[in-house]
Amino acid sequence: MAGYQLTSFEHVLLGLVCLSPSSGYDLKRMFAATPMGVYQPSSGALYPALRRLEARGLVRATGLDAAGESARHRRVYEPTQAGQTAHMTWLRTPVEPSTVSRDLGLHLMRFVMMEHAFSREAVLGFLDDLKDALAAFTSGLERYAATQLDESHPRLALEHGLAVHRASLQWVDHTIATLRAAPEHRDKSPKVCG
Amino acid sequence: MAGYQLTSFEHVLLGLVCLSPSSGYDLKRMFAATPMGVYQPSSGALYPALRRLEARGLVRATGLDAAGESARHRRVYEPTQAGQTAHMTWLRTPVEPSTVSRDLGLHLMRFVMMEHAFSREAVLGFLDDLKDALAAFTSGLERYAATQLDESHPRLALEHGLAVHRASLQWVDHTIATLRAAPEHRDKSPKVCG
DNA sequence: ATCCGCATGTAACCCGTTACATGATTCT
DNA sequence: AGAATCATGTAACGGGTTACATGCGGAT
Repeated sequence: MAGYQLTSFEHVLLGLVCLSPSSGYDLKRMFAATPMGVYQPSSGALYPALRRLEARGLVRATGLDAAGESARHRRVYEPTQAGQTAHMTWLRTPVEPSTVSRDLGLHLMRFVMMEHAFSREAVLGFLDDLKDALAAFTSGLERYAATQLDESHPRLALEHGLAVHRASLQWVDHTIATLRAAPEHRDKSPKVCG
Repeated sequence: MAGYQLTSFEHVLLGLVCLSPSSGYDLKRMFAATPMGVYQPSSGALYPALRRLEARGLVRATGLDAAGESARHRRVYEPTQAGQTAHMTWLRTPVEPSTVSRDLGLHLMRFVMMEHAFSREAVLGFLDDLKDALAAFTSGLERYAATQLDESHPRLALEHGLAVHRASLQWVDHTIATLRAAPEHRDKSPKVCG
């Protein structure tokens, strides 16, 4: 049933299907429309990935779309119980400090998907972990930069890394403050549960 | 001789070999040491890639390392004429606005490698193009953000994209100013030429 | 009747990861 | 001598890209 662990792409697809049942084409349009979707999955990546999720029993294809209308030759996927569990487990994956820079886009995706699946406290906990990891990475860069005192291009490129990670850190701080000020989300996991 | 066009990874390796002749193991340590090297190429990626560059006639393996010392079972690569030409062509590749966000790391790499290969004016021209592309991407994000007025997680994630791209833009501005103030680089392409 | 967009899929090819294998050199 | 490091390599496996194929549906 469970081949092995899912790829990041599969986790994202599973998460999107958990947010709202979708066909492959729906997902394709979603990636195309959102500016987040700098990444444009090809048919050869998307459809086989959905089939793999189906083969592992994490999603199931129905003949109906989200509005309940029959869609004969559309495969509308919805999560199974196992799929929702796997999704929640993925959302709860701790932030790995050593790879936080590489995985930042993934963490942002997870943050988006936490909105209707986590309590505000859980989201704030995640953001705290993310902040710590980013702070550690950034101070590592700063320590390294301190050994490179010249004005060479490598040094300047290093400054770019510092600048964007500091911006990420500020975003985390700002977002934590925003969420603390906001009221608890009212509709608690209508579709996604664990 | 020329299979087809090189991958980004191959271009980076070629560029590093152009900066100074290196063995596969040298390159591996370089990726491990520099904090840029969030990416850690595996042996199964690195050595075959160098062999491909060699098969295409872009690099050549000598039995001597950079210091001229014999190194029996080290394969120290140096660029061929064709390799240096290919490298310079890569450095001169225009910045593609539509993929500037995805390719930002690559552009930074190119910027680093331009130091000893380009005149200051050429580097400034590259940075101007990069700035325009980043500005276009950022204002595209801003336009999209204007249609998302709520305080949902997708909106907040969008703010992250805005924050980091604005930071990149500021870096470009600052770097342009720094280079304009600095004197022209004295040692003009001692190793890399076109 | 035809053309275009919807919707899913497949096959060749390439490349990266993981994990293992293999010698040579240096250190203790 | 034995261990760790240097240094290069290979094989299995998985998955993404490109490009092509296919069928249905609505529009002119």
